[in-house]
Amino acid sequence: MKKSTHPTLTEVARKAGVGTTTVSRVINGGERVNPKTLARVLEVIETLGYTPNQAARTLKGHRTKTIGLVIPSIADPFFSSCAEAAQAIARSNDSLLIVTTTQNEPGTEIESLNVLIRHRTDGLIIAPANSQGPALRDLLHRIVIPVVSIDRPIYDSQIASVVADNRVGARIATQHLIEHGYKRILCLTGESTLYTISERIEGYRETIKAAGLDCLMDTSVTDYESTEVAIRKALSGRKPPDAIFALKNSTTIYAFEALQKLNVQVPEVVALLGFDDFELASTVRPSISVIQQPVEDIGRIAAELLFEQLFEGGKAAGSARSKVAQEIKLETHLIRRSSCGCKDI
Amino acid sequence: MKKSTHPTLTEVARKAGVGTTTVSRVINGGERVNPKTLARVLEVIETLGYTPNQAARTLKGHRTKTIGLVIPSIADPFFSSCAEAAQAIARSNDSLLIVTTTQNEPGTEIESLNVLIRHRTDGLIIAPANSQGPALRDLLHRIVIPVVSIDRPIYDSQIASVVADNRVGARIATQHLIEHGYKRILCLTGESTLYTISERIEGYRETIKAAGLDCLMDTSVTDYESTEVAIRKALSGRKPPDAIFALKNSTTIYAFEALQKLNVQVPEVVALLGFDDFELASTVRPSISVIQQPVEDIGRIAAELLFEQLFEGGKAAGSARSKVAQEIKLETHLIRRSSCGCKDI
DNA sequence: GACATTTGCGCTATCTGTTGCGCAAAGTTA
DNA sequence: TAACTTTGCGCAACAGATAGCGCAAATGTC
Repeated sequence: MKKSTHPTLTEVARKAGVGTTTVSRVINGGERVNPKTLARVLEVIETLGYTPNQAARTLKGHRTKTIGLVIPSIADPFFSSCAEAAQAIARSNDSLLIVTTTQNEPGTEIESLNVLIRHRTDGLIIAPANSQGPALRDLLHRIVIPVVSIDRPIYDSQIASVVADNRVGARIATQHLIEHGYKRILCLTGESTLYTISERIEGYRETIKAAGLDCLMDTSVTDYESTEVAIRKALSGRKPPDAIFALKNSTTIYAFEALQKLNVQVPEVVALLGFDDFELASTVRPSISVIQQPVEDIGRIAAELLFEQLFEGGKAAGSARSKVAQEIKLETHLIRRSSCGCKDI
Repeated sequence: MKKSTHPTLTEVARKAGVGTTTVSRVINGGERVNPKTLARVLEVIETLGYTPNQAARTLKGHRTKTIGLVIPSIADPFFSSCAEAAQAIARSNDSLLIVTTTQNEPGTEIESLNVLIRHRTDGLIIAPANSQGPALRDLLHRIVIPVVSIDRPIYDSQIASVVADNRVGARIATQHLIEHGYKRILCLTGESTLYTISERIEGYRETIKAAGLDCLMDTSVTDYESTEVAIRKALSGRKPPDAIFALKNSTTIYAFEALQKLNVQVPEVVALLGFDDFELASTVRPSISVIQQPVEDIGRIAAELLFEQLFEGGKAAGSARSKVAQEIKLETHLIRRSSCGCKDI
């Protein structure tokens, strides 16, 4: 009875009547091998269905040909799009993508990283969990492989990051509403402690101040109910807002729902503009204007950056990580639909 | 100058003044090791930041502790949810999930599988690309590791599959519309050659026939334009439909958009019911009723099944794959919202 | 106190490819 | 024809962790 395992290089060598070295050469390009021998070996490989064992290759000092992606959730469209793009780049570099999720819990994040390190991934892309503890920095500090962060930078680290320019995005959004003539723009923030959100708040604030208007912010919104309450309260005040700027996807949706439920005409009575695009923003009536993040670009560029560092590392071992931490900020775009007062296109 | 690589088990052993065996024992649970020695070794491990090299472990005959997931796209919410669930199960089995995409191209699918095999993943979950060629079956036939397919079965193979019960789902949907009193139910199919779609068509057909009604199907819809044309044509006919059953997500959205554009009251003039739930189905007005697939369950159960087979394989080597191919069909659920004539909840 | 058992630990082969080095045969040049 | 280069290929030493086997010391049994 034969073991039903994978055939090994040695078996191929024996069947082909050559040494293991020759088989190895055949697999790795066939240099310095007699065409006749090459053909014979290839045939044996074919009939045996031989595939080199990546573990053995790795052990011999080569790369694992895998990169790790650590994100809060795969189901989140933002991150799944990043993952898709990163996977494509990994593939074109002959590598695989290993995805782990953190559910935004620092503990799970650390654990994930440790497992990835044990597996010796060649590099890592991380979307850090919301609350950054020192454990993450300490861990990353010890790591000898390239790391790139996405969505937000890792404070106090020398780690390259690829993020959307949240501040300028919010600036563009606020400016756009102002140009439409809205004077009382309510900003629904969500958790204002997050990097992305706080950047957006800054952008909003700067622009409002520069225009000499009042900052109207509500940081209390978390779910549908709180959003409805916030909007109801704002509208029944003495000086109700004439526009709403929602700083994140879910808030935009909640606000939209609430406005519908309260029978508020959008954009006639209150305009709405959201941060981050979503599938049906163009389908609902009125269609919702948003600031769009270059999601695929984030994943793609992060992966490209990673492989760049990987190649450098190959040349000059020991300085695998670039000395200067790059922070790449990608442009966001205003998508004009009707909820901001623009005509839908 | 020290090499900036990972410390090895041997280094730990030397620093701790013990043999490699002892360190190995410490790492793997610390059985048969003197508490004192154990503490000392653990300390060295800590200070050195040692992590076992998975490649070496794998080589020694252990599992790679990875499973592969092959799907058409990560960005697709259906598959990203599956992936999320599968990843969770992988984690609880101390394994990592490697994700590759096929873009629905058989060539890419085969290529992905080959790479995964080279990496010796312990098992595979596959959502087969649309057009199944013989190459896939041949390849899977040679594979010695457990495989589970999701979303659709792999014809003529002995491979377990976990799918939604598309046929019964469509039956439930059609029956529901009939119970609402609709008599002329138009079914927009999309590519009717796909397994999932053809199953849904069957469910629709059976139910319509059983009720003695007419089958109204349009297989031509692919994008927004074709959907609008199809709906326009149907509505201007002599016997216009009073309900539309859309067999897939995008078709539902296109149909919804088209009905809005054509100023057709939903559900008063034409009702709408879709297959597969999506984020904003509950937010748009009218909210859209759908048949919901147990997406997370599909990913979860597929992964669970895989690890079950993996454990069996561990005991009785050589019969890693269960002899009887299971086809697990998971129940779908009708989500009553308003577009079908129900009152939204 | 003699003998059996348990505990603690190291030696070494092994898993599968890769690679530097060496050797022989074929081809080239003087 | 001697000396040299090129081509083709195998031997054997790795890489890092694991496990069977053996041996010594500690503990237990009568």
